[in-house]
Amino acid sequence: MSTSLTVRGPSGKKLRPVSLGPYAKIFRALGDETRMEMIALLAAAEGELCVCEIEGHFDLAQPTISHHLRLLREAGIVTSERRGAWVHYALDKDAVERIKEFSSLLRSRT
Amino acid sequence: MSTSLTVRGPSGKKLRPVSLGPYAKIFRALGDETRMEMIALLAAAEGELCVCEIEGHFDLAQPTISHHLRLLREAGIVTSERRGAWVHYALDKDAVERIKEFSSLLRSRT
DNA sequence: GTCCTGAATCGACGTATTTCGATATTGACG
DNA sequence: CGTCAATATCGAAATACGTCGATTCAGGAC
Repeated sequence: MSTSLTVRGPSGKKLRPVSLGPYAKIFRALGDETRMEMIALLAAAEGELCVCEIEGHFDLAQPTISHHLRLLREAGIVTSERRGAWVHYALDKDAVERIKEFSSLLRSRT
Repeated sequence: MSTSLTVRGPSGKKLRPVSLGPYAKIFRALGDETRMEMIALLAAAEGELCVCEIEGHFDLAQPTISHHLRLLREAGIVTSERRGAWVHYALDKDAVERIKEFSSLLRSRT
């Protein structure tokens, strides 16, 4: 499976094939209600939140919260930074760009 | 869990909260390598493909292909149309818009 | 050093997902 | 009608995922 998509320039010439595979990892991380709400929280915060603040919004055990945050981090959707005893999470701006990039790749050919 | 995100207008006034929950369903469907390649195929085709054409690109059994196409259809990412014995699948343009809309919702606050 | 708090990891359990072979459905063609 | 070809559905097996309690790790206060 190549999971690729040939991109053409304005002239119609073939450029290079773009792999869509890496996007699947991003979208799988987004495809969970809990993680989607974490995204919403971080977006609404317009900045960063520590784990304890995020945890307060869910009826889930602390290890579960930590697990979801790890998946989001490994998918490159959020960043984490330890400051003292607290770890702060924030949306990764590049991830938002990658999602937009994905939709543009699809849209350019429909 | 509300999975929502308050949207503000240019004035900074609160508008209405936007639910991000429905997006999770779309992204879960996209979060699979096989389905992502199906998307790439349909996008590269710049139109529609019948199941048999899609099937030819994978080393998967026909019921498996049918299963993945159903998930994509139920998520609103592709449309299907029966013409005679064949069923043709195509990208749903609205889905591409929804993905772009999602990234815009996040981007507006980072 | 000890204690406490915030967060991550581990191990296990139940559920969901992916995959398949077998079967059923749908439509075209004699 | 019967038959064949293209898809869909069903049922089961293997794997992946979400969740938890218990434990461990990291840092600050004492």
